[in-house]
Amino acid sequence: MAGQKGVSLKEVADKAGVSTATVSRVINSKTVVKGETELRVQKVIKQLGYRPNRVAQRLRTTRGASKLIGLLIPDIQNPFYVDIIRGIEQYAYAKNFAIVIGNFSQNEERQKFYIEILKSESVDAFIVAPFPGMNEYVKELVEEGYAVVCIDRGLANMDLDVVKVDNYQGAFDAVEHLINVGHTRIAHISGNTLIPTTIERISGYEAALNKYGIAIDRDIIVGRNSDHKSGVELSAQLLDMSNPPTAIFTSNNLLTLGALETIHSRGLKIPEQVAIVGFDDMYWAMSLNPPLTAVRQSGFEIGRITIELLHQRIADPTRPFVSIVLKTELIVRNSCGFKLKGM
Amino acid sequence: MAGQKGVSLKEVADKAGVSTATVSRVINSKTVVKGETELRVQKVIKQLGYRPNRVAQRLRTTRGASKLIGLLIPDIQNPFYVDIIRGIEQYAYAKNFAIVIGNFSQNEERQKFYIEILKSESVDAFIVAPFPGMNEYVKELVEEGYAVVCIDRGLANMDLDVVKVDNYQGAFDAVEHLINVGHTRIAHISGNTLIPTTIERISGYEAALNKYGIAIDRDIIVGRNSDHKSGVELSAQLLDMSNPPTAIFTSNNLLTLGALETIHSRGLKIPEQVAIVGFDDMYWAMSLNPPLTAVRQSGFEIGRITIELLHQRIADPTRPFVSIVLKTELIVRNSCGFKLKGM
DNA sequence: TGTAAAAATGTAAACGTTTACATAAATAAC
DNA sequence: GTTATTTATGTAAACGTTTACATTTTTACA
Repeated sequence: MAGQKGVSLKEVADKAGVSTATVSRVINSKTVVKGETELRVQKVIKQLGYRPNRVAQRLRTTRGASKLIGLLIPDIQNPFYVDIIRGIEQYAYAKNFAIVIGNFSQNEERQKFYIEILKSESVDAFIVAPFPGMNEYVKELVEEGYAVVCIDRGLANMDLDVVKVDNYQGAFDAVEHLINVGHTRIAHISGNTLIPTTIERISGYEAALNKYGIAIDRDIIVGRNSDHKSGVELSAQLLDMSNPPTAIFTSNNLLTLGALETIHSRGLKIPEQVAIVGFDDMYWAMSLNPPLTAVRQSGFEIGRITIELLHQRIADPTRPFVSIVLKTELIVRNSCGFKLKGM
Repeated sequence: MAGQKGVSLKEVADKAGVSTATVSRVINSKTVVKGETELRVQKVIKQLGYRPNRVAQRLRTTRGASKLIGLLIPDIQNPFYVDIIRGIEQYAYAKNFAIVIGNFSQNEERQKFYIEILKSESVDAFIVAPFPGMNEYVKELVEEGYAVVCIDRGLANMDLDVVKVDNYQGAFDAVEHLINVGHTRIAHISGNTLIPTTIERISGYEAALNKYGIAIDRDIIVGRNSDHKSGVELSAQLLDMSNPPTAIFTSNNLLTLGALETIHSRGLKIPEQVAIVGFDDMYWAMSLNPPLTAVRQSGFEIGRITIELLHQRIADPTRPFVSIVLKTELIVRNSCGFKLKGM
């Protein structure tokens, strides 16, 4: 049986002896209604347990007030994105926005598919961590008048609101730490090099080596995708070298976990035989053995700021674009070893 | 500027020289339209890039065809639920359902809040892993005619479609493994005891001890919430005992990670000084040191079956309720030690 | 008290679909 | 070649809101 529908605005209006327009005004409180009337309507609303039908609201309302946001996430298995989701969610619901999440699993086709779905759901806005091949699509969204904020990475050759972290500096700090602790042969397992984030991290890595006069060896900069499997395989490749690195800097958490798997399966001691520092901290990084040294970026904070920006843009679509770059923090634990004073 | 709206059904109808009803029929293909007409309309649809507005569809359509599902997740930080989400998503989108996720962070108030939001979004159906205090609410949903499927746990005293795993057997297997490997003093860190899942796992734990004639010591069965912090603190409490356990069975992945943090911070060797086996496998459990022995339950599979069930119920709301119980699998790695043959 | 201005409320169209019902066109039966 | 059926299409109402505009009520001021 189809369930009974909820109470409608009309029913409230009838019971309160006013027109639907008045009830609507009470709810949205944009126009003033007389105190007495308002009270009466409010009472009926309570009494009947009326809740506006968001679907009808969205249908009627012009874009910018539909209270629905589309969120395109590259990989929900990655705890970093989960943090972002949490941050977005926390503040979005507080502002009465609902969120539709599309997790496209790093798949270009699915990403496009979701955009279409979300459009036809009449979202006001898109939050997207764009994947290679998305430039045109995202551009289209902006042109069509959607509010769009990019997270985690910007888009080459496109002006947009972006919230991300200082990948260059984060990578730099990590590698500098390895150097300070005595390493000179430091490998880098990077991600998909079509993603700006990846490129920035490579730059940071190279800059740190340069600063300390360590030659860059392209043989120990390896990269493919930003997933667990790549981490497993690329670390194996590095450790198989005749002249293997003594330390590895991994470009994200999934790569780190993959590398750890390989290192442990070979019975290598961390940090004695191989040190590791990864981009992305995880709330259980301390539960690893040894506790992982990592570059922390706050997904939660990224989420929070994103919603803020979105809010602003919906209110004023002509506001100039901004790019917010958050600082990262190096969390030193025990996976890199340490240098004794004076050594 | 508000962006241009999409192409409407009416525009298609005009261009094709037919009525909106006909176009609607072509799209939904419930009634037959003449081949010739259909072709013409299809052509215009392609040409104009028409996509139905799901909001309008949902407003007009009676429940059961709104193509929107509400998903209430207790804790998106828990990788197990992420797997469930992935499973649900994969099959849902294939059937043209969109998903709205509400992550209520184990908070009763927020759970209720989300239910209200989702109702006013006119979802067809709810998928919910109910939290204590939800019985009445979920019951209400069913009575109101929503299709509802519970995941991960059922609801006391309520007939419903449920998809879960055999928690009793999973726990039993884990503890039996510890016993087989030589442990007799086995502690259990359990979760929120208001949740059926937790209770079932405790039963399994006790049954295994009973089978081998090991006395149950209530002092080493501890439980509070199903989160990381509880894992950290409760394991500390256990290890502080004058007569600490030699093995710990943890009731879920967050508790496991918390316990690992404590164990490592005290420099205890696993499994020599303390063994651990946890409910919930994680794709990076192998990256832990030592690789974790764990009870695997397939969230992905749970998600898949859930959608299947939901689909069935929407199609036939009178179908009798079913309870699907999936098997778990003990993944033996290195966190429990092993017994030599003949010992 | 009467009139003008301001404030409060009502009326009805619109958003983009689906669908019951009515009508028109095609086919079948005679 | 009518008439009865069947098949294809059109018409218009409905879903639950918001909002421009019209109307009514109240207040202000003389």
